[in-house]
Amino acid sequence: MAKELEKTYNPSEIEGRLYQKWLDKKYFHAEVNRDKKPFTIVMPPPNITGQLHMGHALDNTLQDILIRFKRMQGYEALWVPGTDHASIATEAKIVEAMRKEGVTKEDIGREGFLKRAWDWKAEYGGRIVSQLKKIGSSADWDRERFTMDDGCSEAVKDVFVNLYNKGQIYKGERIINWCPKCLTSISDAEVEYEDQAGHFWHLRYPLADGSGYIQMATTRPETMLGDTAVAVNPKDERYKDMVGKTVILPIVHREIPIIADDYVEMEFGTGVVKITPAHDPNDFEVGLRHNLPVINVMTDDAKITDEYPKYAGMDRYEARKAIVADLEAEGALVKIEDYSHNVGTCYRCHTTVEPRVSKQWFVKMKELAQPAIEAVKNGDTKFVPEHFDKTYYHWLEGIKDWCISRQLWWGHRIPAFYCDDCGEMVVTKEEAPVCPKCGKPMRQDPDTLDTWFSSALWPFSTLGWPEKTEELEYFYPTDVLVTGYDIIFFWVVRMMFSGLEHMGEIPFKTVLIHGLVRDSQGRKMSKSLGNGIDPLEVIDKYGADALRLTLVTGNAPGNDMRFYWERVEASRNFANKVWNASRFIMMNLDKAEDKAVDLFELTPADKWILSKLNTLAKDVTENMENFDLGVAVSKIYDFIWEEFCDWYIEMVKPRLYNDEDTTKAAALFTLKTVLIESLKLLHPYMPFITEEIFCNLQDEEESIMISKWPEYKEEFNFPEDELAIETIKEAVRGIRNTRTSMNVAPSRKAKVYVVSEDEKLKSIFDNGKVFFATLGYASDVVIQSDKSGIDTDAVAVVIPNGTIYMPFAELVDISKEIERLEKEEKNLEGELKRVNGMLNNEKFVSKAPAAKLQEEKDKLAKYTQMMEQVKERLAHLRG
RNA sequence: GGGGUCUUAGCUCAGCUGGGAGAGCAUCUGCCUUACAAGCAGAGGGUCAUAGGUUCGAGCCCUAUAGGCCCCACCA
Repeated sequence: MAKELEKTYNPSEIEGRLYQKWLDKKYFHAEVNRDKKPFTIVMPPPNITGQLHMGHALDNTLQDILIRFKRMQGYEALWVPGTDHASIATEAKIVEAMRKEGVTKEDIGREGFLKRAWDWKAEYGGRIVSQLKKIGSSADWDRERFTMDDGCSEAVKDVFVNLYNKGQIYKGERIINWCPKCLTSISDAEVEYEDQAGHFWHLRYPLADGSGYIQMATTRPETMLGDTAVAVNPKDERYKDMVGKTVILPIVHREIPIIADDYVEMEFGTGVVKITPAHDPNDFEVGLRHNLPVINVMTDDAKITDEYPKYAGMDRYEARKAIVADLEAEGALVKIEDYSHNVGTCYRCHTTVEPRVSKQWFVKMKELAQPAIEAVKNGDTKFVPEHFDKTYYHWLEGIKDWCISRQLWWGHRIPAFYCDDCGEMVVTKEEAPVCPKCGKPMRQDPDTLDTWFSSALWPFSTLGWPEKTEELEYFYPTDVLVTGYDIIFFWVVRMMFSGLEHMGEIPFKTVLIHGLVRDSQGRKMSKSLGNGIDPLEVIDKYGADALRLTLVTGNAPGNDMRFYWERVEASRNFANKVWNASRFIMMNLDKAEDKAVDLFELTPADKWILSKLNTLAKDVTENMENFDLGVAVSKIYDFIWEEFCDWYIEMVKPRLYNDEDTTKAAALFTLKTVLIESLKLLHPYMPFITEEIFCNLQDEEESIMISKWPEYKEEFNFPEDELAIETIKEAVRGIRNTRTSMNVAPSRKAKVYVVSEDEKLKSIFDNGKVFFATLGYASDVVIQSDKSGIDTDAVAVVIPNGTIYMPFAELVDISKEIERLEKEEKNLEGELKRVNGMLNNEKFVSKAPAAKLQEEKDKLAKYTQMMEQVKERLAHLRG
């Protein structure tokens, strides 16, 4: 028996209790179960430094919707959660906290630092997890993982050693992106380019033989300290004679050659480039081709080295000023121009990246990329929306080797060991190997790996790899990966090639891409702008269900969305609507005796709503399977609010209030059935409110989240009753509309005459008489075949195959009535013109599908008939 | 420079394989009708960016143009 609900829906009181119940009952937990098909999602692991933001809320809501949906459909649905150690971000935070205490990394050493880091993880790592729970995430927390836990660390070592042994990982001296603030190398993907206003300094270097000068421009004059050549294009006639000569580098007074290289564009500037191999990736390449010395002029933190005492200790920008001044003093500065150019910055701290030559570890990408491209091309993995595959290909096709070593302490330490004695290096999973050549203990590489190196393994490392676990065998490959388009490069591509390389299989079948949640003005939410909206605040004020609904409605995959409080309010209002409809139904169930109901006792209205629900279940399932989650939920929303609440519940009230009514039990059955089934459809989107109502509504099942997903059933398909009720709705709408336009107060009831010669229509209306009374303000309903006995001045509503008359006597304003009918006439004219246009078009008649043709013919008949009635009525009023 | 994407009602956005333009919010008019005023009933409001093309038929497919956004790229 149903219980009574509180008068208003109060999410905060309910959510915590239900979530705890779900946890206690282990509903989120999945196990290998050969009787069921698996459905797997691995959660993009949030950083342990993280605080829940709208991006997480959206990402996790989408995943939770999918996982709840599939769980109800009977899949063994596993959602693997976890967190990421986030090497740079976390290390930076800890260093910053230490700085406030006046402690440096060096002060406490590696061991001490790692201890602090683990403490930090213990303290804050759980914060984001508890926040994810607040939005209702039904992840299998028993399987929660961390990118640096034992299993994941084992996987990382395994992969590193494997790739190294295959020759896919190598160590080499290359020019890499260096962040002078984070004091580490970063990969190409971690560099963000931004347009910055700068200058073009035009310089001239004197030829060593005194025969003149060669002029060029640079955006970074301070790097001239490290110039080791000046380059021109070999085809450039202007400088043909100079190639092979030397120039004297100003300030430093070093003699450097003029070389010829295709890299130089003749058309750009003066067609001359100064070459600084140590501080520019292109120059580095040029330097390799011409065997130029590499002179590093900067320290780790981008200050000038002691090699140049005058500038030593100055940072890049101070040095720039000083050097420009000195160049000017030497007459080497020709002019300064304003210039805007693209500058690489660190994606974590946005410090301008300093290209730097150093020894680093790299993954060779060419061979690994190929299968990853293939897997998407042949459809094994699909992007939703599809067009993101182009972004994916583009990135992979132009991919360069991946710099994976980081000069950080927090992370997976590179499993390479060196012998200080003989210089031998081994790469091994062993903890403390001895030198194979001289037997001495070895020193481990001090560097750690890029964070993304471990997250690349996430879809299989979390399932137990490199162990051959049952889980791995059963749940891999995963089904869907849900993530934002902003991390396709960082993460999706790396999981793809890693999965293919180490598992021999794609990591996921579908990549569901979502966009960014922006503020109401369309700006990115950011700390610096202070325009971020805290999802927890939204949950506090409106409930998790309202937040979730807001995040998925009216939004298509891959598109950004704007966050408005008004939209959350609308979602909250819907929750309240569901709540109150349920409250109403429960009140009535309470008062009634429980009676078994046979299908044949159902009225047309009951069959109509059941039939609608049936179609809804089919459509929603289909949409959800295609990842059109927003489309699906708006259908549920419309069904519940409009069809069920505004029409069906209103239609059914007289039956509920009349204990003598023999169809009352059927009405209650229908109300309960439709409510339960639509709650189920809604559950993935709004888990809390649906669970609360479900549990109060019935005693048979203990939770909606493990109940069976509604399916389309042929025996609940009642096309004739659907048609009948739609016809009545149409008539009621006509009546209401007319009454409003006539300014008839709702309290003023009127007799309603339905005139039609159509027997079927008459019988429909005869059965639906009561609806005219409850929904159409009728005092009495008379159905007849002609107009006899009807006041000739009655207001007329033309419907297909009939006319409805309402005698309002003195209230009728003839001119207004004519106006209204003329509008109707104009409408019908338009429709007829369109239909006739199509049907008179021979090509349409011969080429259009038969069903479409028939549809239009039916419309023609309907509108023609209605038009006649309108014209007749107008003639009468005008006459 | 290359690629992607968007342009639909006052605002924010949906619109599935081409077949009579939708929602939420806002606006206007009535209603405290015993589930809900966080509500009910009704209304107004759109040459679907522009120009061509394909088609019996285009918001949807193709081409070009304009404007916005995003990503990638070594022009110093």
